[in-house]
Amino acid sequence: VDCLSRSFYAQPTEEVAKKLIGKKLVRVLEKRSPPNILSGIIVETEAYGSTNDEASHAYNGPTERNSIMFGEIGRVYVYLSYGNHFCFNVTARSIDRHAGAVLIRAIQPLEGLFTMMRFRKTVDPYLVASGPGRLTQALNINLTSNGLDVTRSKILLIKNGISPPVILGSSRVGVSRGMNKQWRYVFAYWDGIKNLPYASRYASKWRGTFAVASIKT
DNA sequence: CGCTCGATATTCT
DNA sequence: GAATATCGAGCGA
Repeated sequence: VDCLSRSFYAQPTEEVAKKLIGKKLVRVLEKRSPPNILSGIIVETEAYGSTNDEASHAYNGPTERNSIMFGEIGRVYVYLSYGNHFCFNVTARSIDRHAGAVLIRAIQPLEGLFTMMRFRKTVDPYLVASGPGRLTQALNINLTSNGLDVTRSKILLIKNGISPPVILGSSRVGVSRGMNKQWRYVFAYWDGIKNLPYASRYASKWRGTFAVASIKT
């Protein structure tokens, strides 16, 4: 339908991560009829590269877990983090790279908030999908979603959304290597009183040193 | 609010 | 054996 096209994901991974801020992530649960639709605006992402990025799963080449990062772009890569939580990525890279993926870290819930609250066992909307493990729990995403095509899938897809007023960049959360890269991006607004940007409350609570990566003109 | 800590699978040393 | 793209409970201020 109106999914982002394959070519959208054929750019440098960090560029795709930045451009995914403000896009709409849609999850369709087919168990019931009519199917239950969950969706939200992507408010936080991180880029993970290949041999150029020591923090990436793909840095040391393919393994059973990360092989999807080396396959077609626009595909879902889910892995189990810390043995407890699933993390949802979309493969993306420029033509000169052999691997790469964007970690979707948080969404602002749009449709199906009550269903997400039930999956998450919380009634606080700011705790529904504000972190990679929380997001997959809210959207019922696990290893069975691996390999889905977000440009064509009927159950997990990415569409155009809204244009963020400000995008903030920072170093990535929970990594100790690759701290030189500012490959985390967060949906933000401009505070005209303080004359400063502020991050969306629907992003994860982790706050480091931010830089303004983009401002709407 | 902020900090520490346990759970727990895959990969790396 | 150690590290890891995390989260929530428990505790102290």
